[in-house]
Amino acid sequence: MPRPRFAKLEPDKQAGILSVAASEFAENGFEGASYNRIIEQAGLSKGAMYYYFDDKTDLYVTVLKDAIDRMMAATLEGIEDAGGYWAQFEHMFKQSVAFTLEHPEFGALVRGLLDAPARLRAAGGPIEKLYASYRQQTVELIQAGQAQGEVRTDLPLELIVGVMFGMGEAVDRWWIENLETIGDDTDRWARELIGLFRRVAEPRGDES
Amino acid sequence: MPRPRFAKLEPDKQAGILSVAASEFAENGFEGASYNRIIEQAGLSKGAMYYYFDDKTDLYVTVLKDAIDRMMAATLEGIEDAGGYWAQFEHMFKQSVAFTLEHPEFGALVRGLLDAPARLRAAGGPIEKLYASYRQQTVELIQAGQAQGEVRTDLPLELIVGVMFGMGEAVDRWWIENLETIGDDTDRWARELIGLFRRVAEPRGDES
DNA sequence: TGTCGGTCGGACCAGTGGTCTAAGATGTAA
DNA sequence: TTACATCTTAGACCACTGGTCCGACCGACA
Repeated sequence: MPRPRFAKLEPDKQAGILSVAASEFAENGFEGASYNRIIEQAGLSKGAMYYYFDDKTDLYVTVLKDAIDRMMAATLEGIEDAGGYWAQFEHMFKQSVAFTLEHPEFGALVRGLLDAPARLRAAGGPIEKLYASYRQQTVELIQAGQAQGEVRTDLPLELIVGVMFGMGEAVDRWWIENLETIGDDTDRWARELIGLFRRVAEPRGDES
Repeated sequence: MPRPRFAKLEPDKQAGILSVAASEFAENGFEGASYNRIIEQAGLSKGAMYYYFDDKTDLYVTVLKDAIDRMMAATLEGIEDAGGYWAQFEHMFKQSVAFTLEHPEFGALVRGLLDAPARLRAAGGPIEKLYASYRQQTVELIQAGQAQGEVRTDLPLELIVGVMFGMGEAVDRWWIENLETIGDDTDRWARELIGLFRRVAEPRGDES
C-alpha cells in the first residue's frame, strides 16, 4: 500500500499516477511493465515516486486492488434478482464478462494477475497476499454452494477450488477470444459455460 | 534450436551446458532464470555461449523440447495395456504424475512452460511455437476422444481444449501439493481426478 | 611461412528495479 | 524577517538483465 503521504497529494496527481500505472500494467503485466516508464510518463522523478510508493510491487498492488474492487462490485450488481445458486453463478459470470468488455483495462489487469508466474504468487513472492485474497473469493463461492447442497463435498475443497479456478480462467479467455462465435447469444453461451462448472461441481449421487 | 556447431562440441560439454541450463530454468522458469548465471556456471564466456545458441530463448527451447519428449515418452509407456479411451486417459495421467515425481526437474521444466506469462506464449512471443506444439497434444487427445464417441462434440473444440488444459494444470498442481493426502491410494485418486475430466467431456445426451 | 576460418574472451550497450544524497521548497516559531 | 526543521524532489549511481561486437587466438592447409 502507498505511503500515507500519497493520500496528501493533490487528487489529480494521484489519479494521474494511478492511471498511467494502470495502463502500463494492463498492457504488460507485472513483470513486463517498466517501472521506469511509468515514472517517466507520470512526469515524476525517481525520488518522488519512491517517496510515495515503496517499490514497483507496492504500486501494482494499489492499482490491482482498485481494479478487483470495481470488478467485484460489478459482478455482484443485481445478484439479488437471481434465484438459486447456479442462477447466481451464471449472473456473476455474465456480469464479470460484461464488465471486462466495458472496461478492457480493468479486465486486463485482473487477467494479468492470474497470469503472473507462480514464483510471484507463491508464498514469499511479492504478490502472494493479493493473489490469495482474490482466490479466496472462489473459495467462498464454492463453500456457499456446498452449504446449499449444490456443490459436491466428497472431494477436498482445495481440489475443487483449484479446478474451478482453472476452468474459470480458461472460460474467460475463451469468451473474450470468441466474441464473434458468441454474437448476441450471450445468454445461451453463458448457460453452456456454466453447464461445464455444474458438471464438475454438482453432486450426482454416484460419489464414493 | 542451437546452431549446428553445438552438435560438434564434445558430448560432455554439450551435456554440461544443457544440464546447467535445465536446473536454472527448472528452478526459476524462463524469465526468472538468469542467462548470465547459466553462462558462468557452465564455465563459458559470453562469446562462446552466443556462438552456440542464438539467445536465451534458443537455449530454453532446446532444454524444454528434450524435457517434453521424455515426459511424453513416459506418458505413453505401456499405453497399449489400457483398454478404452478413458482408461488410456487415466493411464497417461498416472504415468505423467509418476514421471514428475521421479524426475522433478523435468516436471518443473514443463510446469514452468505452462506457467509462462501469456505475453511469452502469445503469437509473436518467443515461446509461441513451443507452447503451441505442447498444447497440440491435448487437442489431439480430445479429438481422438470425439472420434470414439467418448468426448462431446456439441461445443467448440477450442473451448473444450482450453477447459481440459486448464483443468489438467490445476489437477497436476493439486497432486504434487497433496502427496500426503494421496498416500498409497494413487489408483483411487487418479480415478477420482479423471472423473472430473469425464464429467466435463463425456456426452450426456442432454446437449442442445 | 602465410592466411583463413572456426572458436572464444570480455568490453560494452541499453535497459531493469532500487538506493542514496544533496538541494530546494515549505511551514513554523522566535 | 530570520532561522531552523521538516517535507519533497531530482537525478547520479548501483548491481543486475539479455544482447552485440570486435579483436585475439588457434589449428589446418597451401
